[in-house]
Amino acid sequence: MAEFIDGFLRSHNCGQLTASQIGEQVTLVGWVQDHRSLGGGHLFVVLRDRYGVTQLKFDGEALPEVFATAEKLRSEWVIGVRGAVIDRGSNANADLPTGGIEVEVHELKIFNRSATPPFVIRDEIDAAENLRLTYRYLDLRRPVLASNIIRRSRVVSTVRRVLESHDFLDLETPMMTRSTPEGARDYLVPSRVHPGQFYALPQSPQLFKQLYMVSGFDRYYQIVRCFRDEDLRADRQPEFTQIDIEASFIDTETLFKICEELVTSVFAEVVGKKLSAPFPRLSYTEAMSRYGVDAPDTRYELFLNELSAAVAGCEFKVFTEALAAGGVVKALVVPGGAGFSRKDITLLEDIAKAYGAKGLAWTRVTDNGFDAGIAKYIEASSGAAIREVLGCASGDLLLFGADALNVVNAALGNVRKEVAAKLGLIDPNAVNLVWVTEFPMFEWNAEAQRWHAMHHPFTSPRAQDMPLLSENPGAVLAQAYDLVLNGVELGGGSIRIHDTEVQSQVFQTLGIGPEEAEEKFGFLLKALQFGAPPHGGLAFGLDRFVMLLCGAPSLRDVIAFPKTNRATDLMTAAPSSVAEAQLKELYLKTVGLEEK
RNA sequence: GGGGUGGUAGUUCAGUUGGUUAGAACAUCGGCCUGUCACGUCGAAGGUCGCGGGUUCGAGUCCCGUCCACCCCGCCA
Repeated sequence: MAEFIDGFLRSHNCGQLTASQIGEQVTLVGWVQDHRSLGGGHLFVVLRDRYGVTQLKFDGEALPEVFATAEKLRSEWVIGVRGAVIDRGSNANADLPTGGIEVEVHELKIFNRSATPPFVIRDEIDAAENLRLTYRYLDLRRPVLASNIIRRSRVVSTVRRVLESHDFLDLETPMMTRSTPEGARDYLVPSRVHPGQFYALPQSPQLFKQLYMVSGFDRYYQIVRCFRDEDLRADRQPEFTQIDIEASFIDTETLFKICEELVTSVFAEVVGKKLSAPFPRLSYTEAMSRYGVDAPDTRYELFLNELSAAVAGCEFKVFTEALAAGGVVKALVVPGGAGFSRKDITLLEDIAKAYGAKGLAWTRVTDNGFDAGIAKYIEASSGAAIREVLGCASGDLLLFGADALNVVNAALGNVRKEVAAKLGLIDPNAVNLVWVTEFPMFEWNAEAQRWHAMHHPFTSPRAQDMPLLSENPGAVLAQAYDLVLNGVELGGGSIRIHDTEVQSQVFQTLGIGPEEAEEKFGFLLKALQFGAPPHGGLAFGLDRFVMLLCGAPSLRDVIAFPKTNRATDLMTAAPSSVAEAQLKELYLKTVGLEEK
């Protein structure tokens, strides 16, 4: 029979008692972590709650009845105990915060028993992910995971405090809203009242927060769930949480300052780490050219080098053909990398290929020129020029990319990360934040043969680039920015368009004609006509932020109830089929299932 | 949509060249044990080798398909 708490309220938690409570009578409640019986006289139980663990001692001679009950205890039973805090003296356990004391129990209450858990609940054990997800509530008992969730709560709390100190209001936005073109695939919600019509769950509250600005709530924030129906990754969940921020009458500099305070406060208060602000800045162009990616990891000095001019006259066909096709040749110098084995290089080549490169040309630098790899093709014709540009030294390994610019950047940019890891260039304690600015406004989508908004369609072009909007969209730079932490995009935002005319022009460039714009975004265009203030903002990915603060390898480690790679919840078995009647009510019918 | 890793006892894993009754540790159950702290110790029980097909005298092992979990590319304004 399970017992209710009935006045058996705790006086302390399991992480709290120290030598200063010795002699006090206390009441503790929690889960049985461990029970160690030493026979007739002695029995130790480790009691766990979210605050820590405390050792309980049962004495068989003094209290045989309590002892007999205690002997029946099993892992994960929920119990309450009353007893005296006693000094462990020479038996103290230095590994535990509460290891100096133990509670000598004279009253034991069993609130509930537990089935044998499917895996041992302990930090060190690593059960299969699917088991952990099926029994998520048990996995969350593990202190390592529980502390991530607790840390997440602290982050949220700090964020609220900082933003509210700057007059930001916590304002809500609808979860059931309108599907809009552009961006990710929407999660749809069928309408019962309007047969055949659908709401969409928000990919972000973008338009609503802008409309709040039009309303005059000049500083908004929200810690808000967002939904995107795209394939998952270790750092991507279909529902995730944004720290969403928007402000009116504000410039980028002011916004950056607030964000820097937010980020440094979180690091200081949650993990006790002091960061210096302002954070360095890097233009998108510079990031792409030196790091190959738009979210550069600036913890190590390893850069991509432009070699197109230096190898223009070389005899290596891969290079000359790439250049002839309008591509580029870039190189990565791996200091002391001459010791890399062929196997190491093949591994790097596999990374390059994963990002679309056809291969990864390489050679070693020696005192007598290049050796091995493509040495014989390049030494005579352009060896000297390459060495001059790269400033490489004997013992280095050179890795080359020759292809279209975006392919070379992606390939070498990601090879760079692996090289840094392999050379041990990454300081695990470093926290390098960098603002990436001056993103292009548009990206050409070759497949769809049209321009795409790189950030989103509500981002404002730079004032000086407005004239280019119609004649040369590719050259327009946006007032957009990302905040990057150790190579991970932590957040991003922009100054928005607050002018109907400009907004219409941007839609036009994106191939959204006046009629479609009116149909899909009419409410926004209309709102912009009624005195929309200049405004801008950004959003941080809360989950990723917490993941980085916890040093966790996956978002699943900082989300209490996450989804699997295939977007299912193993605990509740969602998604699921629904009753035919439910579908009928919504005027829905499944089709094409047999093809699946 | 594509590439990769894994799936064997409740759990974590081992399982040789295809060959007798599929093993270990932990967990579980029972006994012993008065200072353990991942207690120790003795014993017991515990298997749809993910699932389906195929090859073979014989399949955990080889082949084909499929499901699940994870990592990556595409996708994710």
